[in-house]
Amino acid sequence: MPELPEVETVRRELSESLKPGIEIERLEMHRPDLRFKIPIKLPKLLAGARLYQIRRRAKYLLWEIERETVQGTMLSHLGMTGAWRFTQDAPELHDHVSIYFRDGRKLVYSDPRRFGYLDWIEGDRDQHKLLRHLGPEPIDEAAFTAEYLFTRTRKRPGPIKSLLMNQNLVVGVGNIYASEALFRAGLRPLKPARSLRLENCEKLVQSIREVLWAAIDSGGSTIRDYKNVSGGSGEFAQKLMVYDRVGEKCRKCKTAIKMRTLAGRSTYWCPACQS
DNA sequence: CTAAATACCTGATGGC
DNA sequence: TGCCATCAGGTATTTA
Repeated sequence: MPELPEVETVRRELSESLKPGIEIERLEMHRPDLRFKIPIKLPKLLAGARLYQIRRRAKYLLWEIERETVQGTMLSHLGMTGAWRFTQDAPELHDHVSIYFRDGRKLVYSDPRRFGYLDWIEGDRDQHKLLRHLGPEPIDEAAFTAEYLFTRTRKRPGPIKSLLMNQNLVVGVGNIYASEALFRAGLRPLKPARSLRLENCEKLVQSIREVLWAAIDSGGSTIRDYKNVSGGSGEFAQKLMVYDRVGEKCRKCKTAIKMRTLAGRSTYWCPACQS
């Protein structure tokens, strides 16, 4: 479900509701695993602990926790259908984890497909197994540059679209925003990555940033499942130029949008606007 | 090393 | 109405 804009929206909403230093009463697991086993010690670590900040790295949320002298990070990922929401109701079918705060609120993680993750990190977060190999944040203007993209694409004969979704190259871009960024850049998804010229990289880097920022401004895209913390939808779906629009008219030139499967993922483009 | 396929899981949808 | 196949925004792991 969620790519960078959706995860960032969730992070902002959670940060808004959970002020730094808020005290956690307890965490309850309603099953032992999501995609992976949830650390058995997590409830013990969080009981009576304080939450100081929620950061984002790629599509992961990093919850900074302190309890007496113990400092650590709870890592969470929404997978395809994960969602955090505040509720007072008893756990529903796909509610897997509940966090009770001292102030009486309860935050629940629900995830029908259970592709999400929950883990505990002590020490250097960047060395965590799931974070170690991640590329730069697309929003980082110093790290994610045209030159960087140009260098990293030189030996890549494969389609640029698949490479954009590879989190080792750049993080946060998933199936929706890969197609959308390529539309903005005027590049076909199937174009071999190594055939990109420096000016293409320039444009693409800029397009990725623009589309991600615009999507964050709209609270992300809801196509099917994505819901923000208040249960609302992201409004960017209405502004998508190609994603999920096969056969419909290009919003720029009226040509019918094309679709094909690339590395198992639906890929959309305008045959007239993109080359 | 790359790139594609597979696997993980449930639910919605469409064809018959 | 039921049954089956297909698809869904992610990514670790396996296979080629």
